[in-house]
Amino acid sequence: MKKLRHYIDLSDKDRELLAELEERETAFTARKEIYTGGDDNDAIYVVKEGWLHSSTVLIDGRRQIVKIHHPGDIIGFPDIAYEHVTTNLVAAEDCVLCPFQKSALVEIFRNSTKITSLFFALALRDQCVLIDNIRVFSRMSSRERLSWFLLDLISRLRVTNPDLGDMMRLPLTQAEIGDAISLSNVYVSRAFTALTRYGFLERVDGKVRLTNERKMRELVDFVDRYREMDTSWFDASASKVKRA
Amino acid sequence: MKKLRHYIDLSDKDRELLAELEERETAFTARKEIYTGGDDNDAIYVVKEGWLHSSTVLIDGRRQIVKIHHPGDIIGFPDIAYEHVTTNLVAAEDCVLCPFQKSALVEIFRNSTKITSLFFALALRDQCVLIDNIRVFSRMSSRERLSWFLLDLISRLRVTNPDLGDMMRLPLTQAEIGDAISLSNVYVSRAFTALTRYGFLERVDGKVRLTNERKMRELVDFVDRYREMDTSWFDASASKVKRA
DNA sequence: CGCCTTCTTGAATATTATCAAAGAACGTGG
DNA sequence: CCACGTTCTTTGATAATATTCAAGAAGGCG
Repeated sequence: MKKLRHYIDLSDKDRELLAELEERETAFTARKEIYTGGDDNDAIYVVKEGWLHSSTVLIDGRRQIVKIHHPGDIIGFPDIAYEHVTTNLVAAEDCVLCPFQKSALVEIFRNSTKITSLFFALALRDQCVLIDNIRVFSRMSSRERLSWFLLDLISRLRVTNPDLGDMMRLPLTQAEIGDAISLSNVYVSRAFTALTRYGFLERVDGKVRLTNERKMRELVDFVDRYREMDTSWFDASASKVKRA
Repeated sequence: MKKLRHYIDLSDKDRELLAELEERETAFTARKEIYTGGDDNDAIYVVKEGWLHSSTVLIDGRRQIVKIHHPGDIIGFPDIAYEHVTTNLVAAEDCVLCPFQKSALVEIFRNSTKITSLFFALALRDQCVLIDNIRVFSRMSSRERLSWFLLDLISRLRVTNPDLGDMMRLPLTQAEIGDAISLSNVYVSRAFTALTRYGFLERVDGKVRLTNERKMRELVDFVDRYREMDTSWFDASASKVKRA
């Protein structure tokens, strides 16, 4: 998995372990509901192709999208702590997933303290990201929310694709974006036209180009949580555990 | 630590390890800023006495409180993944903390897979809690936000104090509560009077009594993430790691 | 070509923020 | 123990922001 190698070196054995997770493949068509909140959660997924999103539903029927998943992401981590899944998983477009059992994860925990530590670190990083999201999606204006959302997406894509540039595919409807950044679809549209008018972005057939990323980052005081992490502490931990 | 024993049994050795974390003690007076975003993060804290909160600051100077810390909580977990702390820690009242080094955590990771797994599970649980918070604080009405906030607090307090009943101390100003649930202090006040009028709560000198918790839970579709967790998977993991 | 979904734009409405001021509670020092 | 200053809470009025409803435009797909 390219995504993990971005953060640490992996031994051959580690790679073997991870490769096992990607043995099986299942394809899903766009809009397909893969699981629903309350289902038993025995499966975790690695994304091979396509975008998906996890969401929860409010009492009044509105939907809150919690995370957009890209190729290379692992889906279902937070749910490990509970018996039932807490979210709905939907394919935003046609996609391919590699499902594996919770128990396969245990296998990894048993055999590689390095990967365990990395998974731990990723869980902590995701906490920071969620904290950012609370700040952004409950306090900032519509234009700021959309800016953060786009910056967040492109930063994540750059982890696996450093040469991405200023343009990315955006296979999401405005209603979906709204569900992700806590806005109505109508206001997402207005935010898009506003940011376009400011000269911050351009839209060309399903793609978005950030034409003034620097200004956009300033606008929302953007922090990239994906590019770098402090891995020193668990390197130490890992090596020490190996000795023990 | 009572809080951890709620979830799993701890061996004598595990207890020793955890006791080491609580060796040193430092007292802080109310309103004291213990650390500020951007500081080097070498210290993690266990709360011995008093309430505190971690917050981030928006560009316009407003504050977003990310988490309220109670006795028994560990402060600073999400920041482990980064070199600098990402939040501000402030004492909401006079309190006593037990600081320890990141490296002491490594010591634990080395010596107890059980505690490691539990910490991992707690990190995943906190992710679920943060996801709940996004849903609540960015989508729900002021009264619903306040309801959720109070239910969340009392549920957490019950983990260490099962006989708590329907009443709890609330050593926070309305401005602080507002910063936590993304409302202005004025609107927190209005939400309080509204919930009082509905017969959901009473306030008596710094304490809150939830007079109709059942209805309050229904109102917001409350999910208690603290009472139970699925620990079976890492029990298995722990025992397997020990054999390895 | 026509249907369906998505996007855009306008108008009316709702919710919350902000500003302002008064009342209550609290702590401190005399 | 009281007076005073400070902080916190409450209430009212106004302003800002986003929602909802509705209708028309633009694409995509059969």
